[in-house]
Amino acid sequence: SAAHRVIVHMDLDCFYAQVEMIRNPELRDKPLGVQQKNLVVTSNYEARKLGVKKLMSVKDAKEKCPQLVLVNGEDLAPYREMSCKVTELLGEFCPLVERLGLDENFVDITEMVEKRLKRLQQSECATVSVSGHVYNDQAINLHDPRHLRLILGSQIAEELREAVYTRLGLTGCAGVAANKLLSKLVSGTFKPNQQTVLLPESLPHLIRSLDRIQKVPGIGSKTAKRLEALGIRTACDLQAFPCAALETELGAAVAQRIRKLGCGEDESPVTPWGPPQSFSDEDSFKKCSSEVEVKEKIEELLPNLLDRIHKDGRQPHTVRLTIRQFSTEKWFNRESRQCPIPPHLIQKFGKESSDIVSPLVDILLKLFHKMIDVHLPFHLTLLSVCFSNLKDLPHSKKGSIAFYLKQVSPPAGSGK
DNA sequence: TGGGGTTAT
DNA sequence: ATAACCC
Repeated sequence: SAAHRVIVHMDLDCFYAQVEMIRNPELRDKPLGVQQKNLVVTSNYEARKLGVKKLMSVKDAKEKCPQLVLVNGEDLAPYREMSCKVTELLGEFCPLVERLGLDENFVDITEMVEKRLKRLQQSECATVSVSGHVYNDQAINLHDPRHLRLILGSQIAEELREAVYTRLGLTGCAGVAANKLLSKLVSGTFKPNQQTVLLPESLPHLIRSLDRIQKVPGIGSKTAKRLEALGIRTACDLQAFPCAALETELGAAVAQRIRKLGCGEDESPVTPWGPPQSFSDEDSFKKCSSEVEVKEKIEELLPNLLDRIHKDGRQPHTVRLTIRQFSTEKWFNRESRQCPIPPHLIQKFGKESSDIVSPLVDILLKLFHKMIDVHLPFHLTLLSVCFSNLKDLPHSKKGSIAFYLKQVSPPAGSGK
């Protein structure tokens, strides 16, 4: 049944801004930006109309739009909460839901489509019509089973969006297609709060629209630069480029994967991750240059993190400290050191004991000293603490996979 | 240039 | 531990 998958990509509109408008409805009719440090990371459509772009500096945004209302969005808790509600809601329709960031979800609705298809074939006079847009205004042929499945998929996508709106008050876009890549590529065609289905005949048109190779999800800035050095700028360039040459340049694994991506092929399954594999908290700042300050920053980060881990119910077995040192050219240089958490400390994660904080601070400062010689001058611009390697405590129901998943997906290869 | 996440090597 | 990717 992998022959005709139907995948929905759902992408909430300006997610942080929507959440803030729900938290404070008076912001509804105003141009709104969500601020983190010196950046407007998201804005509502009111503000976008007035020229506020994604990741614009606060200074530029205020210049463009003096009436802009800003709310601080450095604490992700409200967004994380709402995001989980969205994923849970989608999970009520269908077990195969995969999160991508806080505001996107893939849903494999193949089984739902197959059910409706059978129901349809048993009914006498049924009329079927598409929900939302058809990419490239492609003509529909309901006698083509691929078309029919995707059209049923568009109806399901509409129901998912409707449920997210009526139950949570959030609007978003959806893309419906035969795999994750294509559903994601097509979902943003009409924005905001609209949906688009891609029929197979329009695949070449979609590929041709990828005028920069970096628009292909899975091809990031690094590979894009290397590809550009080979004269590859568009998805069509990539398709036309000899396989062998690509492999010698990027290695076989990467070359073959991105070559398929460039053709719109993507076999990767929709994978529900379940509970997070790590919890981290970070803070950026202009300058931190003494050990005392580092200790203070770490002590600021820990309580929030410990609270989140406590609510999760599992116990972390690894802790990591990440720093970013100031440098004029590269602002992307992060270093990290990690170590196992001593067993006697692991036990204390379940309780609300505060005597876990200072031993953890000690461990984190030791990790810090592995990277920085405090006798020499240093200049940090970011500190991050991450707990990972999370394990269920022996007899907990909470924290188990079952707590997060209503159903478990069948083992690979069990179908067929 | 935020504050997070993931997998691959 | 880092480097790549995603939002």
